[in-house]
Amino acid sequence: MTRRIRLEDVAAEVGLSRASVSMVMRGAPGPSADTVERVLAAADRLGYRPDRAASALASRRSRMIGVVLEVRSTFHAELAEEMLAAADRIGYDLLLGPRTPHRDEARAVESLLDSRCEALVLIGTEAPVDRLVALDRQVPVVTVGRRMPGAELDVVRLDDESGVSEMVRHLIGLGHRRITYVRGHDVVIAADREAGYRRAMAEAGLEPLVLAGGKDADDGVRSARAVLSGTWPTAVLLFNDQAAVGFIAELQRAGVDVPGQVSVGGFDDSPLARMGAVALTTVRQDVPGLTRHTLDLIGERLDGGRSTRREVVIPPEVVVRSSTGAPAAPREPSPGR
Amino acid sequence: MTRRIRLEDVAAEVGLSRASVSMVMRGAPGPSADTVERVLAAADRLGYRPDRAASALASRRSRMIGVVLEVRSTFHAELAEEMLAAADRIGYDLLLGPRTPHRDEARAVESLLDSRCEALVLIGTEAPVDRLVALDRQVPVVTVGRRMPGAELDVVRLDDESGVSEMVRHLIGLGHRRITYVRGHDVVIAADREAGYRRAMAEAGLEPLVLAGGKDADDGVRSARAVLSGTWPTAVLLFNDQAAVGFIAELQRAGVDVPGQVSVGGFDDSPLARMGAVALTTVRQDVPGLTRHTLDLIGERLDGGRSTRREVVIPPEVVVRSSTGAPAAPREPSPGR
DNA sequence: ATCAGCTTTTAGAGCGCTCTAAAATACTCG
DNA sequence: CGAGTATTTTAGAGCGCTCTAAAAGCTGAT
Repeated sequence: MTRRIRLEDVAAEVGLSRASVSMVMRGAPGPSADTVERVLAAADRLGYRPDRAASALASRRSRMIGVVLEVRSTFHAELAEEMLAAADRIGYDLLLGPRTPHRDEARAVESLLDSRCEALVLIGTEAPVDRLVALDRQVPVVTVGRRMPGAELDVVRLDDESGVSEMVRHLIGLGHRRITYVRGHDVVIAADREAGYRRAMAEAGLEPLVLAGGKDADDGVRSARAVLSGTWPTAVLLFNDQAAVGFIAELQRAGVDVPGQVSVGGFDDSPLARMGAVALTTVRQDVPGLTRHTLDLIGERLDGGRSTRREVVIPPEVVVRSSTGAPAAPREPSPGR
Repeated sequence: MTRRIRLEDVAAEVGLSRASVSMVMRGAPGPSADTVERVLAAADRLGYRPDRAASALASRRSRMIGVVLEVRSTFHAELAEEMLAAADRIGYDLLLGPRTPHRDEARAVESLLDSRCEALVLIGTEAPVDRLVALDRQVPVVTVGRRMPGAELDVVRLDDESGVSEMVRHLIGLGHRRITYVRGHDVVIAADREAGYRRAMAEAGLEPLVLAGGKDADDGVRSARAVLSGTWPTAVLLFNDQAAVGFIAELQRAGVDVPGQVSVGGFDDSPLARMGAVALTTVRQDVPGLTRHTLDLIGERLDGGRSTRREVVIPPEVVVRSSTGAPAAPREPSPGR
């Protein structure tokens, strides 16, 4: 194992000072075209790669953005992938800080901060708002996916409420009247989605029926059992795709046809939504949009000098696939008023 | 935004030198019990957190292990989560280097190397063997999941061949005779799994039938169409769970009962396997086992001075769920010889 | 007291880079 | 040709930490 090539080695190779090579390597203005060419050639020849730790230390900038995510979630993973490319475009690198059952959000944030990330993106954070506000005083924070009621924080999120409302209207349009909503545990997002459901039901003069649920496939399975044991609704909306997939699976095991007997809707448009035998009707989260806005917000804070906080709300889009259809019971012809 | 607390600030607070504080912070022997206590208290009071970049630079050790993974894969994500905890236990931190369609493995590796990772874990690498051997000369490399024929490399993998063999025997035991295998693109793993299939079929005196396939759900869908358009086998084994899930979905859409008319087997035991209406019979990859061995290998190289290369092969385990059953056509009673 | 043999603390020289201020060089024009 | 200006290059002082070698404090035995 040979010693690493340093700036100094490149400098010696081309017969210039370390300073000149440094400028060339980071594209700083100054060096002449000829110098740039020679240095780049030499660096390439020697296989030189700058030491990030040293660079970060000297420049007091890490050019890294930390992203806290639940690495198990395909939706989070998708966002992270997209952000990776987007960050690259504005000259930053991403550092992933996975949140797991054995490593809570605070740990993840701490680790990213220890690595001197210049900004933090929190995907689907579960931390209390005041903690986030405090964190934002240390380093620019953008929270993705969750509304932050009344907090001075940068937020990029989907309009969850409208998404569910639109989904309810889609079902009503198909002729459904008995539509059940199965909520998630999460305080804020779950509340927003439920509110969207209640609003749309109220607007249509229908009776809302909300069940407790969760965000995992197992929760969906349990919800299915609960629904089957009572009076069947003709359509069920679930907090997210995971839950919806579990729900549908349990329904099918019980011999219930989807969407023939019960229509089912999800939320997120995760890859899961497309994989089952009945493709899930769901609400798409606009991943490229979320990503772009998130990195724009960071760019503005880091390099643009913005000091106020902003909230970007992205319109949702219902994606109709095969898990929803007209209800089994024929719809009464609506009497002309 | 206030200046960060440095080692020096803590030193000033307790009236000691930077050196002493440094030793206390990294648990080096030397400082007296009293000193340790006072320093820790002061560090805590001031909210001091060591700067990793500076520490890495000075000590020439980053204490970081880079992990290259496909962040979209739930299996990779699961492994990464597990490794996070395991790395923590041996005093290292993990740096994730996601491989995406827009960011190939070489890029990911380069980025991890720029961050001065001391070792690299490559999950499901697709890089050519000689490239890996070259990389291993720079930094200890452990490849996870793929056999490296004839290469001097640390490898931790499942015995893919036996896994598929066992699965085939499971199907034969159920009475299946016409069993099709749908292979993946990947050169090595696909070859191993296919070999396992062929071996088991040959041992049972059955005619092998192999189809080209792939590793994604879409590939599974295409395979299903291909299988349905020919003479139906009574059982189909697919390269992995993703493909198997797509395969089953397409079968169900075509009104084919699983496992009533066709039994289906997967590989990996990804969370996906449990989510569908028919839970997938699959081959489990022992994630804690893979993780433990991977980090053991790294530990031995980094802190134990091992210089030879090792291969750890983990025995697979067939997990029988509901996607496999006895074939529809009654089995002919096997004539006593 | 003095000294050997501990334990505990510290000075100070880096680690590989960045960046400012100043030096060196090149160019323009009267 | 030399002053003046614009362009390139460089010296050198850090960034916040680590780590070695040496200094300083302690013991207890002489």
